[in-house]
Amino acid sequence: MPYQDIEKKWQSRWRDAAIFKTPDDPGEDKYYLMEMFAYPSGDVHIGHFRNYSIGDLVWRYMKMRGKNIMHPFGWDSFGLPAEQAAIKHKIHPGEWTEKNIATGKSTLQALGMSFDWDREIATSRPYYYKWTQWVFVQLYKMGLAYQKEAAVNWCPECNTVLANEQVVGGCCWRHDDTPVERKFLKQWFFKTTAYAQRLLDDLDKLEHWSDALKNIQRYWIGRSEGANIKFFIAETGDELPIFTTRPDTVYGVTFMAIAPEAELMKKLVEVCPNREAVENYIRESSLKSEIERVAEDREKDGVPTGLHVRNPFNGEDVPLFVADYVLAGYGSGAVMAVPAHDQRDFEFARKYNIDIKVVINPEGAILDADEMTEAFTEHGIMTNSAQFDDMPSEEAKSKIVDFGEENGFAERAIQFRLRDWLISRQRYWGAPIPIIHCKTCGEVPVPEESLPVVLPHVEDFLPKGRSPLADVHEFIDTTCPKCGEPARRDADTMDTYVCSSWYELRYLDPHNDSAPFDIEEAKKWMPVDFYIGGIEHATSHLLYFRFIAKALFDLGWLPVDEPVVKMFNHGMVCDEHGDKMSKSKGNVISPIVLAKEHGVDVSRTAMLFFAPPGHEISWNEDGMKGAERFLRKVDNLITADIDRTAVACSIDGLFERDAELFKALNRTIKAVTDDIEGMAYNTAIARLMEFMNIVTPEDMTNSRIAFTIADSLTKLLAPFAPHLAEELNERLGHKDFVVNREWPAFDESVIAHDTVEIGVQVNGEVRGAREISPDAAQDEAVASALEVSNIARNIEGKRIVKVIYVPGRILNIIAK
RNA sequence: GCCCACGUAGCUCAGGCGGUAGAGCACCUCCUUGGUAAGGAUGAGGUCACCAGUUCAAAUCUGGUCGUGGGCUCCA
Repeated sequence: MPYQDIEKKWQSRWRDAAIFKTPDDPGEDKYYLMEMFAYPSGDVHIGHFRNYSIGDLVWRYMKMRGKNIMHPFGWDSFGLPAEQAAIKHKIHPGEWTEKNIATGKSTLQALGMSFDWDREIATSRPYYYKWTQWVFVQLYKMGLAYQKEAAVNWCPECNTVLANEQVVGGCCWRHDDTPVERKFLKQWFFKTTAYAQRLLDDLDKLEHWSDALKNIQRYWIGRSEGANIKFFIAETGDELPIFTTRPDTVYGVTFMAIAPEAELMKKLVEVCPNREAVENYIRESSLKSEIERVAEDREKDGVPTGLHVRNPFNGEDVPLFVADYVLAGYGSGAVMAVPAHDQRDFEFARKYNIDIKVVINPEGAILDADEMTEAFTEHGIMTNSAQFDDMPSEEAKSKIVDFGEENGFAERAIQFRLRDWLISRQRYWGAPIPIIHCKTCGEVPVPEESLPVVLPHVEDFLPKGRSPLADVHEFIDTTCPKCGEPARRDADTMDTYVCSSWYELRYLDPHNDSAPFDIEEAKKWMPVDFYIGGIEHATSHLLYFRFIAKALFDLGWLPVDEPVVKMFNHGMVCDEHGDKMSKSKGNVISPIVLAKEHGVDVSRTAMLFFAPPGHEISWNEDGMKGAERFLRKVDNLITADIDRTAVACSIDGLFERDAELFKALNRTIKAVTDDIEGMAYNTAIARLMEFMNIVTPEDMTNSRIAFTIADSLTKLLAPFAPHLAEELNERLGHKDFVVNREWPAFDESVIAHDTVEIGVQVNGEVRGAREISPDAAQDEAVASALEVSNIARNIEGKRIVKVIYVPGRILNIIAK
């Protein structure tokens, strides 16, 4: 039967039998399997095909292992591309999105993917985003959603702000040649920093996440231990707190630096003697992009404010500079500068002829500030530091903080690199932020019973630098839920990462009208046992996902505080030259075309065979041939007339060829099972290919275990080529689906080989090999080895002084 | 620049707590065959990136060098 017909036949039978349906009561054997859902742009692409093929393989294997599985699917259907495409094609984003969802879904179904479509969700549908808004409101009530005016990332191309996680190398994640600008705006944030410590600590619980991924998150969260020290503006007495990880260098402070956008700067600019120069500097640096400011070759610059800062430790006054190498968003936005012991401060000091004061000497040496060519940043021995002199600097670090704490101007502190998550977007196609701004009551969350705040249908959603919703009066104008007076809705929509930060929970209970999900369902299914998706979301989605789960856990809505037990990151799919596939390069391969030309089973077997699932693959058409030949071989081997009584479940009574086949089969089952468990799908397929090189069509008519072989092989094939496996299973006379049958077992005791070929070395050089029993005695092994002429020749005329014999592995004869 | 992976046959990858270098694909040769861009059987192909060390024995362990990929990019 042509493969297209086989595919259609089984896909429709699977559908009729509802085999992908999630069981109601999964019990102990529950298995929540999830792949990252898709953004519906056009059709699913080859990367999706890889992602979902891995998931489908896992579903089929786990099903045969007796698991009760939930395997849902959905669409991350809010977001910018819908607007852009809509503008281009003159069609509403909603319409465009739904059309793509329909296309994508039909493709996934044609690919035979084992999704439970009854649980399908789309984040842009009101009954999904109603609950996204509900999540927002809960976070608001917990104090985890707040508004602040801050210097934020702005993409001039998208015409919207971006979260820190959406800035890649100083550019917009969507426009990698558009430097992000800085704007001062009042925006909504989620307080991810409140969970920084837990997000970090709990990484240790995630045994089944790769170290690579966890390291990326650790680095992104970026915990630093140090101290907050209260400096003072000498002229005004205002506090200037700073954070430092090097309190041991505090006696070496020779100037202070503050970021142009720092909160404190707003006030200081009013009082500083060099006001004009400072204002100019602030203006100039605000025009610079992040890229320009961070450029490696750029010299650090700044201007003196004319103000001075008093060091509480020694009472010294040092000049305060405004300098844009200082980050506004980290700590207080100001730093103490110790040129002798910090490279950045050193460069700045040299440029502006600021004093360099050594307070730590390397052990056994004395530094001379005038001679230094770079900062000394290691640990050493304290000097010029009052009562801390001569102490090892590591010790002084804590002593100095103690001293500061006793005197009330320092305290131990932890800082994180992680920033709060900026979630407002000045775009149309997203979930409206459920907040109403009232003149008298301030910001008021939309009452839960009034959700969803429905995104109005508008014709003009072109981005203009502020939310398109701001001009939609029917939407914006409302009344305050508290006082009933006229009020205005928040015009911004939420970052789409908010939508995807909790979707695993909506899958639990996607049709629930009165709650985001039933907590009982969460108890049954959470956490997700296996989550599969690309690593590119390491510091965005996967961090937000963990954050929201923790927040909902704290709120009592979730029984677990980590959403995912095992995370797997698959590799990219590139073209045959190793280039990333993209529409602009015209090198994309469509899975639906592959399915038409080669069949689903061949395409996915080939893809799984190309490389381990974690590696990048280079697509090559030639590789298809191998998979095609392999599947055809299996198809030809397993015929309907195999004797159904040719069965054996043990090696007893089997001889010669039958025994050989039985052993080979058991080895294959073990190898394929181990490989699937270890996610080495490529080698699992290679094992099956090897087995196909052993077994012959003659065996199928002659062997006393022909049926056992055919039956086991069919089952082993099921996760890789599900349609063909069903067909073969039926051919063998089974009524039930192959995926409903049990994964084959193997007999460990027959797997060992009777004799092994061991290498024979003379003086460490391999000179030959002997086939002997793995438990042969040493004398026996040596005698056998001497029968090999090449070995005998090498020993001739010499005396055997030593024999190293490891049974079953090696024989090494040392002769002199 | 810092951190993390990785470097094995033409290709994609196994192996690796030291003990004869493996698979599949591709390739060579032969056989079969009027549905053939098919089937079968054989075979060739590697100084395991490089250098040094430990050892009876190193692809495997240790140190260094080079190369590839990824993360971070002034986080004080």
